[in-house]
Amino acid sequence: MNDIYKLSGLNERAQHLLKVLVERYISDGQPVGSRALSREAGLSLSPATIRNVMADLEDLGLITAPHTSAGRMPTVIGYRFFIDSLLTVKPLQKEIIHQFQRDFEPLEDSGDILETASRLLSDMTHMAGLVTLPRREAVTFRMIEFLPLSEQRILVILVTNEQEVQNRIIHPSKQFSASELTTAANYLNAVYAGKDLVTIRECLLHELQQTREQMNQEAIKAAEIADLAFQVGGQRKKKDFVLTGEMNLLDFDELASMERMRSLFSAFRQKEDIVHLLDRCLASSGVKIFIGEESGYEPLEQCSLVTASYAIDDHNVGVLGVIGPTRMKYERVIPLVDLTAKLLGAALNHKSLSPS
Amino acid sequence: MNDIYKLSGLNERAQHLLKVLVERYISDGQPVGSRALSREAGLSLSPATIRNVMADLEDLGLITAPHTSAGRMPTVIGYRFFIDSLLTVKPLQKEIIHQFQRDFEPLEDSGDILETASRLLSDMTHMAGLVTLPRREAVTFRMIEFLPLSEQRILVILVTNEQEVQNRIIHPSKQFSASELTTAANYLNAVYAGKDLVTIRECLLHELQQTREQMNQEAIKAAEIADLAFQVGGQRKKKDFVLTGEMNLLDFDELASMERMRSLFSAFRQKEDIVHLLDRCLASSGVKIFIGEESGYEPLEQCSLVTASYAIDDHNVGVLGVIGPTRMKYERVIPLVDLTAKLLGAALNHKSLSPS
DNA sequence: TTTTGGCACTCAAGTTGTTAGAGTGCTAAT
DNA sequence: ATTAGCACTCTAACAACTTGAGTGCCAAAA
Repeated sequence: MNDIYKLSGLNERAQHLLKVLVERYISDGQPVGSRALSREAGLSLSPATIRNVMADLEDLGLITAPHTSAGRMPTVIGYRFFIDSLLTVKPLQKEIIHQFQRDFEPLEDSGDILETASRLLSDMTHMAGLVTLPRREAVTFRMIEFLPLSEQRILVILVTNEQEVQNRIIHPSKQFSASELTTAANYLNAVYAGKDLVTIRECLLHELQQTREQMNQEAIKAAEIADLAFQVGGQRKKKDFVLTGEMNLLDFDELASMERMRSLFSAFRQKEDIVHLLDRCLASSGVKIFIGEESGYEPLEQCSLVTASYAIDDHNVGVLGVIGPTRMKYERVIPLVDLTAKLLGAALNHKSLSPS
Repeated sequence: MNDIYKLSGLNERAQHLLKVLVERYISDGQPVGSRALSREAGLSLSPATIRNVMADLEDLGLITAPHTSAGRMPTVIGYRFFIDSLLTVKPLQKEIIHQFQRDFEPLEDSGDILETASRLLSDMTHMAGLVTLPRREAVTFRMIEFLPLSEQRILVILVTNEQEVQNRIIHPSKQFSASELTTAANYLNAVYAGKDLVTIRECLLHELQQTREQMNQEAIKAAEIADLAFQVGGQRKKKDFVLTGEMNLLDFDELASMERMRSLFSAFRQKEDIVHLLDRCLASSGVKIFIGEESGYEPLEQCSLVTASYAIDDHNVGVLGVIGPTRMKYERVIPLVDLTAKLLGAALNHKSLSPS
């Protein structure tokens, strides 16, 4: 049935016809009949012949007819074969690449960068764009500073990746003098600069136990406040990815039932499953595509997801992609996602390496 | 036609019937017929009598029939009269009030507070909640700090209202030494603490011109960097209000045409008109309601907007509210909006007064 | 004078029947 | 192997009809 070897065994003509059929279906959303296909395919074959081929393709599970007297449309397996073996991706115009680069250039804050990436995706594809936040293990500690606001309240400023700034107000149970704070900050900056946040938290926990045994008052205080301070990173758990252009999805007839939309949007709000799905793409580089039910996630049944991971320092740290109807222009979307991933990685890298 | 004196001249029975009709229409969305009304009104009048009254109400422009053989539904004027004169607002249960208070209590960051207010509104009403950011003139400067990141890049930390922290990385054209930065910060903290951002920017501009004439190098440098730094406040122009629960609007049949939704959501993204509309509510306190076309804003035609302004230090600084279908449970929404506005003000006030 | 029952009328929405068109599968001829 | 031809199927669009809810108006009752 979905045996790929059998599929590739299709003769060239059948493959060509499948390709034309899928392209045609993608571009106007109507099931494609034998006559239309015979006209479109440029093979000077009569509709009757086409019908025979189509019957074969249907037997193989590549296409299907919604009812007896309608044309055929691709199944998920058909899309899969189309994308894997038949698709000819259009290289992007240089202009567009430059435009993208220009869009990233002026940005400082990495939040803005992610947002921009997502918006580029959604604007260019007229679908929904999404970008996961970089993995926390990939967030490098640069410096920390404590600013006493009042007796009990201390503002923590945490600089990561040379550019990203996080704030948090903490309420330590003990009192800290200004000099204690400075000492603690200097210590942390000296020891931990360049390490990632997860590692640092682990070290801190160790240290906290050690010093407690040695009863060094000052060191304990430093470690304690640091422990509180580094929970800052935890704040971001609220937001797992940046999503833009959800509304674009309203424009697609095949998704435009209120019921579908509702389940889709509530999925966006739940986030967990989506995040999980995206995480599965983190490991490998290159563009990955989930067609309809392939995602194994019910609200996405009528959708496809085109993703690519982005890297900082040659390590994949996040995933971005586009969600749209199964019937999307893959040959255009794929290079766009690919480009955006590369430029996003570059933008994040660049900012963190060169002091601009 | 919409002469309020004529309207109040309606006899009590007619008013009662109008009230019941509106309530009934709000609760099930179907035009209300004479028979249903006669049963519901508890006045032991026959449908025929009701019909006479309804004809009068229709003449006055309070209700209308979508077609000859349907029941009647309220017009905008009918809603208006209902809300202004007939509505009996349910006082909120104490539990709910306490729940709301508890939701605000643990919050530190004013961004979180606004977000929470908006989410409370949308969750409780199952409609869209929105909260404008406080006016910039109302943002009080507390302290500023400069943190050199590299030769050319300085991190500005701006604390306002005792709790809100804003960051920005600036690239001054001239070089600043660490001590120059400290001096500048100390100066600014001493002179401007407690003033609002708008005033401060004006002062800075003046000062910049003055000192330039007097050629005091040090003062010029301080003013220059401060000028750059205080543009931080400008960052927020990106985001004019916090909007939550937009998706809830998909659940209402009367709004659920794709066309409507699209225009509504694009209005949310444009923001300007919505902001303008909300600003009109800033001046006065108390709950304000715009019914359908009353807002004078086309995408909101089928919607009502219930707003209230919130205050810091007895000054109205922002507006919050709820957007939903015209046919909403006003008697429930109004007290909710009112309460949220008060608690939001209190939460912001509280945080900025007591050091918790 | 107000209320009511009665009646003819209107309209939307659902049901049924019909038709036209697009597309198919199969078979026999090329 | 390909194709023309033909019978068949199914949807979508339309019209005709029916049903039911609701109206307005009038004349009788209160």
